[in-house]
Amino acid sequence: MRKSKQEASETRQRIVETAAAEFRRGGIEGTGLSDLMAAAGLTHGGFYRHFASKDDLVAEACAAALEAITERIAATATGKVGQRGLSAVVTRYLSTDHRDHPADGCALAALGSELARSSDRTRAAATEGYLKLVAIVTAQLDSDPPDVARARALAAVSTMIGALTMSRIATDPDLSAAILESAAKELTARR
Amino acid sequence: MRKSKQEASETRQRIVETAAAEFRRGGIEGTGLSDLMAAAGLTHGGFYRHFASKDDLVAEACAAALEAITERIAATATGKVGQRGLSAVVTRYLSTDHRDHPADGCALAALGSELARSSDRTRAAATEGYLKLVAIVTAQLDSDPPDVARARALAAVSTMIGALTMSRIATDPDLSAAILESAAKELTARR
DNA sequence: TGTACATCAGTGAACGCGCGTTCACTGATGTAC
DNA sequence: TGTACATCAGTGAACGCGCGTTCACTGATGTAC
Repeated sequence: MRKSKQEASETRQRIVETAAAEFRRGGIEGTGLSDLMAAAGLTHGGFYRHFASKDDLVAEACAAALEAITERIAATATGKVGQRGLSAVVTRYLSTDHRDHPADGCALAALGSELARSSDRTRAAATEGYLKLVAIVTAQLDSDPPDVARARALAAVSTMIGALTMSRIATDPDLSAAILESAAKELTARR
Repeated sequence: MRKSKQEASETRQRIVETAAAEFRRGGIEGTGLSDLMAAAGLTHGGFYRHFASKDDLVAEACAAALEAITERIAATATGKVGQRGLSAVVTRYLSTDHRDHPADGCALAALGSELARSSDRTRAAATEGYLKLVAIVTAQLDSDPPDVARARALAAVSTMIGALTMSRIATDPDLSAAILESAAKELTARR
């Protein structure tokens, strides 16, 4: 039962998007191809009509996941600059909603330590996503000279990723909230 | 060939310490019990004389890993307070040496996203380690009121964890170094 | 202090299971004439 | 435009492999008398 080219390309797209969500939910190593394909409404045998290996899909799914989140974060900042733009970005990223829904959140926080052990291609996709977030934050820091803004943005995005990760690890709900709040406060504090 | 109580307890300790290193090196899911036991100089069958399950060992190994790193970080700050103590802690944590040796570094950076999906016991051990780091940093911020110092420390430790993780993901060596440097600079900047 | 026996740390083979990957097969799609 | 055949998306069974866990066995340690 061969499918049309268009159907096949839609299927491929569906697998990538399902994977992007499932990897963020259960981890890369923790998500099997059988479960993944089932979640995309397929049987596992067809996987290799679309991808050469699991690693292939991992790299593509990470890229897709990061494209989605950076677009949403960028949208948060549109029409705002400076303190208001920064505040919008930081508040959105460090929200309890983001913390509680890793499957459609930032892949750098959901998969960070796994990514550090991943293939070059996957790490390159992750690096690109990180730089996109850095660019968004840099654009808000318009009262600093460009190189200072960039350096501050590198640190700010690292803070966001670390705080979100830690807020998911923390067993105490109050602590979890405090981590998000103090990171947000620190990042939006005027100098 | 039964071993003496003391030998058995030394063996158990050796397994925990080997696991603490191997998990940080290859991830929790990425490290099998057979390889682990072999690395500790044993065959895998004996594992269950010491632990009820892999998860048991995971929790204990995380606790051990974090105890070791927090002690070393605390030692870095002894005899120094304020800016000098903060700078010593931050510089040590955000060093290229720490980045390049995850196996005996901070488990929160090496395993962060996996820990977020781990059992309550493991996450509790991770939370305790995080709070120990927060306490160390809080103690350096002696010119702030206690609650402000604590909030700033929560954010600072999150920054340290996020920056170290991202520096390991980054495919560009210059970017990797820049992440560490700008985070360190941001954290030690006077207000 | 010496002896007999129970305990149990560690070995190595085996368990069922799910993993990533391969393959023969199907039948609708795409293509060549 | 219609027909014959090649292509290939997707199915479902099967592959070898390593996983966490169990178990019979060993022999030195620990204990009771």
